[in-house]
Amino acid sequence: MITHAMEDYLKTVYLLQEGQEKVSTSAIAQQMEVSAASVTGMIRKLATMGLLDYTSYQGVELTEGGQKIAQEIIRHHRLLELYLVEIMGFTWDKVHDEADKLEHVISEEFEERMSEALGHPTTDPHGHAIPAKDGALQEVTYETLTEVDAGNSATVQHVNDNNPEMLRYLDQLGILPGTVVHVIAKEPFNGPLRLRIDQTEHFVGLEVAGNVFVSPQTT
Amino acid sequence: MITHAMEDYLKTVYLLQEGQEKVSTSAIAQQMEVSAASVTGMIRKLATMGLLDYTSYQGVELTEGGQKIAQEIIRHHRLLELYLVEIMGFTWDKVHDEADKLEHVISEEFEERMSEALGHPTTDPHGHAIPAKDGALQEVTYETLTEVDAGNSATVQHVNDNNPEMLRYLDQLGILPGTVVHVIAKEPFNGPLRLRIDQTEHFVGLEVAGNVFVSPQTT
DNA sequence: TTAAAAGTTTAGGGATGCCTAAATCTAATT
DNA sequence: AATTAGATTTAGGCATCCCTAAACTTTTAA
Repeated sequence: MITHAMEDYLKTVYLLQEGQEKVSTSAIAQQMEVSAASVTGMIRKLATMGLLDYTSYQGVELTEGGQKIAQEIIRHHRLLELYLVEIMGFTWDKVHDEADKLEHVISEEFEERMSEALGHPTTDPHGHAIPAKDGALQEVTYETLTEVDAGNSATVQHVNDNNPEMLRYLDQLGILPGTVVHVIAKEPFNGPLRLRIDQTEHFVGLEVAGNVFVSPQTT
Repeated sequence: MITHAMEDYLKTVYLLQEGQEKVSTSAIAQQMEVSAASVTGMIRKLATMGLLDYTSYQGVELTEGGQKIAQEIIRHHRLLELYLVEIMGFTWDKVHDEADKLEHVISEEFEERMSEALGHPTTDPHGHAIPAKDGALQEVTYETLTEVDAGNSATVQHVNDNNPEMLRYLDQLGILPGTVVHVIAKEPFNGPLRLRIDQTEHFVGLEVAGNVFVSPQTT
């Protein structure tokens, strides 16, 4: 039997795995806010079940089976987020926590009916790709707003979804997936970014900017 | 902390409590398909938490606090059932299991938005009353179809929601909350009931009839 | 190359929620 | 009143999922 906790681990490994192949114990522990010892224990169990490959001290890598489960959960999560916003009228800062609970519990039929109601969407409210049923998730790795040089513009692709307060702040600034942001200047000594968004100027700190992923705007 | 299992126990006690005050360990065990020993263990914990009153060998009775939690869960369950049918297009035989999982997981906001989307309804698809937010659930105890005398008619008030196959059968017969059923005759030796529903005659066994709750039709 | 720092695993333990088997209590029958 | 059947509780155990502290391995840097 696959438990909710196992699903959470697989999801986390899957998302951390993007870009690199091996994921370290401590990276998982940090992401999940759990001790490294707990991670080791769970990893060993998942390895026994054939859901990931694991060599002591070397990190883990999902097997095909493990990936499939992770994709399923991520699909649930992102469909839920969008459903909550579009159909039920939630604000985007509240949907992450709700989806985190529901993702483990909904049936395939629930998933399917959400997808239908939403017209089989491909991105969630924060700009993350929704994996197709049994389809891999190929999320391009975008740069963050902190990496955009002064004087350049960029299009927001996605924002991190796990901090409600930050999401409310971003919403207020108008930083949403699709928004074009112009970086006027970067203050020195890790100072704030000076941005122009929709004719208005804003000063935004690095912590926030580091959670906004963009692609270069070439206009 | 209140766990999902605790919520399930409170819900079960609440529903068994209708009509009588004290609920026995074995009744709970049977209803939940769990050993009586497990029930004792959980009951003691719930009693310590002040959610029910319990005397050894004498059965249990919910406290106000316990009732409140039970009502909340039942409200979740029934709103979910109706939402799944009305908004998401589920058939009524599938919603019980889905709601059983979701009821423990949804937020107050989710509950509220469902209620709004449904126009603050008062009964679920099977005819059960939906408790108001912080309002007690006063379900009248109706008689079952087996108790209706031959020659009389009755209006279906609610049907048991936990057997998908039976629900599909009832749907096929047209036995839904609100339907008027005429009992033409009762075959002897616990034989089937001969019913007229919407101009058509049907023979229905006692097991099914015992799960259909009705009020007398006086026309 | 060796010592310190960082990362990882092992050992031991706690809470939850279930189980079976055995002991105990209550209630019904004779 | 005693026996017995049924209901209930206690005792002991198992799986899950988390923890801290200590031991161990790997990496980094002097």
